[in-house]
Amino acid sequence: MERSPTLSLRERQKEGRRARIIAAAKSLFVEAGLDNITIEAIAEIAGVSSVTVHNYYGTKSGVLLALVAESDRELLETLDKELTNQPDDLVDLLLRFFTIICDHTLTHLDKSVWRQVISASVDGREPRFNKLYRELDHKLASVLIREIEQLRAVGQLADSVNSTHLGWALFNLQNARFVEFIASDNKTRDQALHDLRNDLLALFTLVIPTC
Amino acid sequence: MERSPTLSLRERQKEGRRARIIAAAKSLFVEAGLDNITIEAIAEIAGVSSVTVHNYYGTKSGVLLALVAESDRELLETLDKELTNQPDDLVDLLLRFFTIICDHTLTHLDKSVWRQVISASVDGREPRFNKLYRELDHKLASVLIREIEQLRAVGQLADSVNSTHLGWALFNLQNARFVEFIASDNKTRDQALHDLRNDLLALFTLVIPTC
DNA sequence: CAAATTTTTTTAGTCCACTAAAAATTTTAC
DNA sequence: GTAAAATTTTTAGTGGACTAAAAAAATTTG
Repeated sequence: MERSPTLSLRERQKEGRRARIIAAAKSLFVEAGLDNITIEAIAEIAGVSSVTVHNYYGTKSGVLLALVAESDRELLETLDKELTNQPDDLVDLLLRFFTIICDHTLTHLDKSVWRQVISASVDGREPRFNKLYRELDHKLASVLIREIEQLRAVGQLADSVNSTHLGWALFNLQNARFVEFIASDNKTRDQALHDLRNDLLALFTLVIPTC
Repeated sequence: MERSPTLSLRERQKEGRRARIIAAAKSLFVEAGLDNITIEAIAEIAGVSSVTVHNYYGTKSGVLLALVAESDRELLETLDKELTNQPDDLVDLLLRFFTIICDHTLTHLDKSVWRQVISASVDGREPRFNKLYRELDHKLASVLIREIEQLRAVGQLADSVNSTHLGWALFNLQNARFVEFIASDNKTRDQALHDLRNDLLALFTLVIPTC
């Protein structure tokens, strides 16, 4: 799967340390909130010094970033697998899209950690975070746009619609509900799904005056 | 305006300290990012000890929270004043709503500080922040819903639309673009406005298959 | 005005992220 | 197998948020 056939001993060891660090971080992040965990603790479990963690990932957020990058890759794979089958209608498409994303996130880390991720993606202290998130959003929106174009090809949508703009609009709508889902411990996925459905129905039953 | 006619000397002094602290914080936040500023510096300008700042506002985010609360009050006033006049169409309504919000935020604090605000509203370290933001969102959405109901009353919208759901959907859509606007230093208000218009047009030119 | 009460400040300290540089260790290259 | 290079660890330190408690100052109350 990896492209490099021969890694020097040094490189392999580095890879191992990297892996141990993010594995340690993941296990700790899951059982306690981000700021109840010290770099020291991560380093100890990973069997390296805390300075090494800093050298590898820069900041504590940097460690989290690596975790998220991994999760993102998987999410895109999952979306590709589970979304391309049936070309049903637009509402169903978006609801399935939303469901996959919600379910995926919670299998990796819990809400409290994702809150920190979303928070870090916007606060700008760690520019890489912002970048990663913009890229992920772009990829996710692209998936949606692609599916919308398929719906149009099948005749489910008028040719007059702008798939790109519609895709971004729907992505943003869905993302708002996702953030709301993550931001509140009480909100279940099904509640969020319900809210999103209401959003879509309200928009789609809009009758244009000139019609 | 305030309900208490007679404040004891102690209460007045507290009020004064409070005011001095947030004034000091505001001036500092504007000229440097949130984490380049120390509580110590705020305290010094305000003429109190750093411990007093902690006692009053708990955390540095707490100070920021107080600033934002003030700004929120004004925003709601401005919206009430500038929105209730002409009942034009839905797109114009939302674009004006968006414009007012964007312009308002930048008159108070700059983007880098608002990033921290949005970030703090979701990260959950300071539950008050989350609460304040939910409340603000609720009030803003209510304004939108009220205006949508007016449009319906004038006949601009079909009676079949659910104003509440539509209001929330449009609020979320608009808010996504607002966050994007804040998150990027390069993005101008007009660009964001343009993107939002595209979102709306894409959604509204959707032709429902059964029509 | 004196005693009681409230509030702020001073003092002292903890914790942890993050950094720089010296020392130790390990891998590589010949 | 030894010298050179790379990398980690140890050590030591800074900065700043936040806290607890004692000391000082101010306000209120009779």
